[in-house]
Amino acid sequence: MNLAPLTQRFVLHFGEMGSRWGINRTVGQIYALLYVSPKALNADEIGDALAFSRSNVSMGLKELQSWNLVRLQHLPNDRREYFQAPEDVWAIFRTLAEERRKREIDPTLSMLRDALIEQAVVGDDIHAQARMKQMHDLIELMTGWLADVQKMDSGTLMSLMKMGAKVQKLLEVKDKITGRFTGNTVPKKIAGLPDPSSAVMMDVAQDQTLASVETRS
Amino acid sequence: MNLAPLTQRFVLHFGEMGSRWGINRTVGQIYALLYVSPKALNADEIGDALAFSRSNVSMGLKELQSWNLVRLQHLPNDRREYFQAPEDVWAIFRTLAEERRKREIDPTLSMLRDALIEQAVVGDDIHAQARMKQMHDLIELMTGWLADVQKMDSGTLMSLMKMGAKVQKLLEVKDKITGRFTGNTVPKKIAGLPDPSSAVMMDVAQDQTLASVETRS
DNA sequence: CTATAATTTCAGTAATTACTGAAAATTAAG
DNA sequence: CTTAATTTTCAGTAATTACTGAAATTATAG
Repeated sequence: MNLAPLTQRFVLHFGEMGSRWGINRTVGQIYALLYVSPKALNADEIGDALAFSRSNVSMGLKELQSWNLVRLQHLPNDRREYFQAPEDVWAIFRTLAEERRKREIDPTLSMLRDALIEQAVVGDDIHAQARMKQMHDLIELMTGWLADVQKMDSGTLMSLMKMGAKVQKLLEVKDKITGRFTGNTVPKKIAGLPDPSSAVMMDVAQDQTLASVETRS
Repeated sequence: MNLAPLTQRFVLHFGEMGSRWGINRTVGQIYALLYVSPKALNADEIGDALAFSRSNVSMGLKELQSWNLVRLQHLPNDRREYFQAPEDVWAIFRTLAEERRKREIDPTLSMLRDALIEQAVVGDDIHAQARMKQMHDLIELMTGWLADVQKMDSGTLMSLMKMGAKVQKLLEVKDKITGRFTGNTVPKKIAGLPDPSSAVMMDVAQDQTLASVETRS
C-alpha cells in the first residue's frame, strides 16, 4: 500500500471500523479509497493501491454495488469498469440509511407483523405478544418517519437538523394553534382562532434562538 | 429450547438478525428472551431456556450490560442476579442509538478531526482532506441533532415522528416569519412584522394534514 | 473465617467468515 | 466466429469469532 499519508490513515481507519459497521476490512478500505479519490478507479488500481488480490477486490466491489454505494463509469477506448463514490455526502448518507433499513429493520418488522396476527394461547405468549406490539409500533413509526425524511431535499434536511431541539418550540406553537394544549384535543374547527396565537407567533419570531437557526455550533 | 411458540419465533429471529446488527447469536437470543419475559431471569434460567452453556450466558450478559441494555435485580433470599430489559421501548431505542453512536460514529469523527488539523502536502491528500471535511461536517451535524433529540421526552419525540414530512411545512412558516425567504436573510429586527405572517399561520392552523397530526398511518 | 453458592475467566476447540489463486465465464474488438 | 482482455466464481486455506468446560475468582451466609 503506497498512499498519501492522510489518505492512508483514512483508508486504514475505515478498514478497522468495518467490523463494527457490518462490513469487512476489504470493503471498508475500498470504499474509503473511492470516497477520497478525485477520479474513478478500476479494479486493478484498487487492488494495487490496497494490496488485495484481484478476486477480493471483485467481491468487495460487488458488495458495495449491492449497497448502491458506488457508481459505475466507462472510459473511452478502455474496456475496464471504473468505480467511484457519489459526490454528495448527503446522498451517500441517505443510501446508507435506506439500505440499513432494508437489511436490519424490515425483516424484523415483517416477522413482528406475522407474529401479531397469530392468536397467542400460552400465557407467556400473551405477554410476549404485547411486547412485540410495542416494538412493532415503534419500528413502524420510525420507518415511516425515515421514509418521510428521505423524500426531503438535502437543504431542507440540513435546516431541520441544524434546528435540532428547536423544532420542539415550533411544535409547541403548532399545538397551541391547532388546539392541542398539553395533550387535550380541542374541536377541529378553529374559525375564530383567538389573538393569543398571533402573540405566540411573535414570541417565536423574535426569539433569537429561532431567528439564528442558520448558525448553530 | 422449550419456549412458547411465538416467543420462540421471536427469539430465533433475533438470533439470526444478530449478525446483521453486529452482535452474535447468543446475545441476540438472550436479549430477545429478556425483552419478552414478564419477569427478570437469572443466568441459569436463560441458559436453560436457550440451551447455552453457563459461561456463554455470562459473556452474553456482560456484553448486554456493556450496551446498557439490561437492568439488574436482586430477589430477597436469593443470591443470584436477575436480569431484565427496560419496560419502555423508547428508552431502549435511545440507549441503542446512543451506544451505536459511541461505537460506530465517534471514533470516525475523532479520526476525521485529527486528519483535518494536519497540513496536507501531497496533491491527492488535498482533495482527500476536502472530502473528509464534507464527511466530518455531516457527521457533526447528525450527532449534534441526535444529542438534541435524545434530550426530548418520549412524547415529544413521538409527536415529531408522527408529523414526519409535515415538519417541513412548519419550517416554511418559520422561515417566513423569521424573514428567510428562499435563502435570503432579512435584517434581524422584525418589530413591525406584517400581517401576512398571521395569515400564514391561519393556513397552517386550518390545514387538515397538520391539524390531524395525531392520527397518521 | 469457612464453606458454599454464584459468577467470571480462559485455554482449547468448533464454527464462521475472509481471502487467494486458478479456472470458468463474460465481454467486446477484430 | 475467434481471440484476447476482463471479470466472476469457487474450492481450498487462513484468520477471526463464537462457544464450551474446567478452573479460578468473587460474594455471602452462617
